[in-house]
Amino acid sequence: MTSPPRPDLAALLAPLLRDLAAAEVPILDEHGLTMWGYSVLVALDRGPMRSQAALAESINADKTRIIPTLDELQAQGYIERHPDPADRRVRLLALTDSGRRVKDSAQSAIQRGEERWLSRLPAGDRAAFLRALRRLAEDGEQNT
Amino acid sequence: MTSPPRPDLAALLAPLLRDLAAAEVPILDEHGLTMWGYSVLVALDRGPMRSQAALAESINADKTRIIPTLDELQAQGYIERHPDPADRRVRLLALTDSGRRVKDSAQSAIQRGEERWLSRLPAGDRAAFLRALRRLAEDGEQNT
DNA sequence: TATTGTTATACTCTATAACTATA
DNA sequence: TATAGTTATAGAGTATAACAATA
Repeated sequence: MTSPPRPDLAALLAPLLRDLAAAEVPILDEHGLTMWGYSVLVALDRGPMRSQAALAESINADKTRIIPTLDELQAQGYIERHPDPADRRVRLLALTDSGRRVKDSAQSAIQRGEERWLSRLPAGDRAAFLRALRRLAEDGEQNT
Repeated sequence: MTSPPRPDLAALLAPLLRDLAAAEVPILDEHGLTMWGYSVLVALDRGPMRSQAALAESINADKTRIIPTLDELQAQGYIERHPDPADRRVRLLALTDSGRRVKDSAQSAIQRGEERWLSRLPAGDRAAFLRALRRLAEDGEQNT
């Protein structure tokens, strides 16, 4: 009896994440956003940030690779980027009203799709699934 | 009230998958396997396959990018790769006993780590989480 | 002519390292 | 000199396209 009782978790999760990400692409396209751009808007929606490096770290990105994203979001009028008067090396980052609107719109559409996706689960399992995801995600943050 | 009731599912899943994959790396290293190599062994453990293209598709890989992986696994003695006598364009792929042993060993170590990871969940949520993952993964296959 | 596997090429994404400006 | 941000370069990973063998 060499066959495993269950598949590896990573093997289960990878296609799910791939499908979820693929479902987001057309929605983000409609809103004129890239995946990194959307990630930035969601992060800034939790509150303004005091440096680009901190923002990059919060979304698991390299600080150099979000720069073109920030340039674009700023040109679109979705974020503000000002040198900190107290230390002009640092950029203060914040969402604009327009940025919050486009983020809310995209996120609503994305989560509507996710709700359909989750609706395949029985109600009890669905709640437990979300609870488990949040719990495991919390623990992950502590390791970092 | 613009703030969402929950984070996006993809944003929850991505770091979890990243952590799970990172935890596999040292285990696979100890076994002299790459992530693609391990994926191939797991796929072939479900049964032999009649072509490399079919194998690639079953693990969401490009048919060209598993070729170096197959070369290496064959050199390690973990798989057999024979032209099909009925159509010599096609390669018949199968696990060797040695390949099954190394796959079982790596998989046991990986799943032991996953069990620890899952142990942070209450027993009920844990069972529901696994049930939900399997269910969602099944549905995903149908779309393809 | 069509298909499997293979090789070669090009492209995308990401990280590393060098540079500018502030401190 | 040290740090935030930026730009330029290089590297890894992947896909696309051309090729060889077989049908």
